[in-house]
Amino acid sequence: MALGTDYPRQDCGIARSLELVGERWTLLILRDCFLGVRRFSDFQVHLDVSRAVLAARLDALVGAGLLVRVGAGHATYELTAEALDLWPVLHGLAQWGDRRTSPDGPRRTFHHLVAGVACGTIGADGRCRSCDTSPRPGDIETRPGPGADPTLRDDPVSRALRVPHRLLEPLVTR
Amino acid sequence: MALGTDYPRQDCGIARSLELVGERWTLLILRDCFLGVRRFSDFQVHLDVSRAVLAARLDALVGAGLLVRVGAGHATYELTAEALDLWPVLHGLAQWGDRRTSPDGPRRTFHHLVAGVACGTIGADGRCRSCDTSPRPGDIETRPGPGADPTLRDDPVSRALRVPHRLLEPLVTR
DNA sequence: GTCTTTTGGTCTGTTCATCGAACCAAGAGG
DNA sequence: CCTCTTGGTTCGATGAACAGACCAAAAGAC
Repeated sequence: MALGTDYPRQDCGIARSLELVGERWTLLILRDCFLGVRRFSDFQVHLDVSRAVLAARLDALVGAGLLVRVGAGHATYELTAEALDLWPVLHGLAQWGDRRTSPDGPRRTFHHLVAGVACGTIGADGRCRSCDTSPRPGDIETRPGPGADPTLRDDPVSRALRVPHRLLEPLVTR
Repeated sequence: MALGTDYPRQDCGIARSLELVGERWTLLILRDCFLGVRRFSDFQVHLDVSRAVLAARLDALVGAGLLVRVGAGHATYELTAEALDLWPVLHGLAQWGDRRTSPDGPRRTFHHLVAGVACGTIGADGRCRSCDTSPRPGDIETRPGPGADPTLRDDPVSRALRVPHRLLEPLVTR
C-alpha cells in the first residue's frame, strides 16, 4: 500500500487498520518500538529498510498519532497509548509466525513481570499462564526463545536484543 | 511487499508472518473468507482489487497452505486450519481499527453461539463476555454493528454481508 | 446439440512505490 | 575550529499494482 493511495473505503475495521499499519515496514517499525528501538539509525540498521522509506513511515506514524517525536534535532520516537493497544495484534502475529515457521519453538518468548520478578510465561492468547491476566506491554519481559537463530543477523541492534529485557525499555546499542 | 522479494530474513515471528500476510490485499482476502466469501468474482467485486493481483494473491495463499481450491473449473476457495488460527489477529485488527476510526461504535460485532443460540458478545480480547471462553470462528456469529455505514458500498457481496450470519458459512449472493 | 452469458482468469501498457546510492545539514567530540 | 556521526533528503532505476482488453471454459437457454 502506498502513502496517498488507500484501500477503497470499506465499512470494516480491519481495512481501516490496514490503511495505517498495512504498509510494508510499518508493523516492523512498531515491533521494534515495543522491543525498545528508539533512534532513526537503529531502525535503519535493524530493518535494512531504505532511509527514504523509513523517514516516510516514521512521519506517517507520527502524523497518525502512533509515535511521538521526542526532542529536537537528533530525536527519538516513542509509542503513544494508541500504539500500545496494538500489542495483542503484534503478539498474535509473532505467535502465528513462530508456530508456522519455527519448528524448534518460538524465536522469542514473553514473560509476565510483577514488581520486577517473573510471574509466568505468556501464552498464545496473550495471557500469563500463571496468573491468567493479560499483562500490558510494560509488564512483559522478552527473551530469545529456543527457536532463535543468532547467525541470521549481526548488527548492534540485533545483538542488544539478544539480552533479556523489558518491553518499551529504551535499548542501549553503544 | 512483492511476491519474490521478502523482508530481510529476520529472526522474528512477526516478520515471518508478514512475509506471507503482509502484502497488500492478503489480509482482506482472508477477512472475506472468514465472512463467507468463496468465489473469485465475489472477492473481486467486494474488494475492488485488480483481477491480476487477486489471482496472484489467491495462488500465493493456496501455495502457502492457507487456502484450498475446492472443485475443478469454477472453484471455490476455503480456509485451512492454519488460516483459522489467524482469527485472533484479524479480530484484534478489527477491534483496533473500529476503536480508532469509528466513533459510533464498531462497524461489525461478533457473538458467541452455543448450539446455535447466542451466548454472549465477544470483547476486545476475543473472549465471550458471558462464558469467558475464546470461541473458534465457526462458533461466532457476526452482525453489522452500530458504527456500520451501509451507504459506503452497494455491491451484492456487501449487501449479503449485512444480514447476520455465522463466520465461515458460505455466502449466497444470488 | 448449439447459442449465449457468466465466470475465472491472463495479458499489456502505464503509473507509482520502493530501492540503492549519493548528497547534505545539524549536532557532538576533540 | 575541524572532523565524525547522526538524521535525514534527493535522484535515477527497478519492479509491483493498476485499469482495461482479451480469452477460454463452464453453465444456462433454447
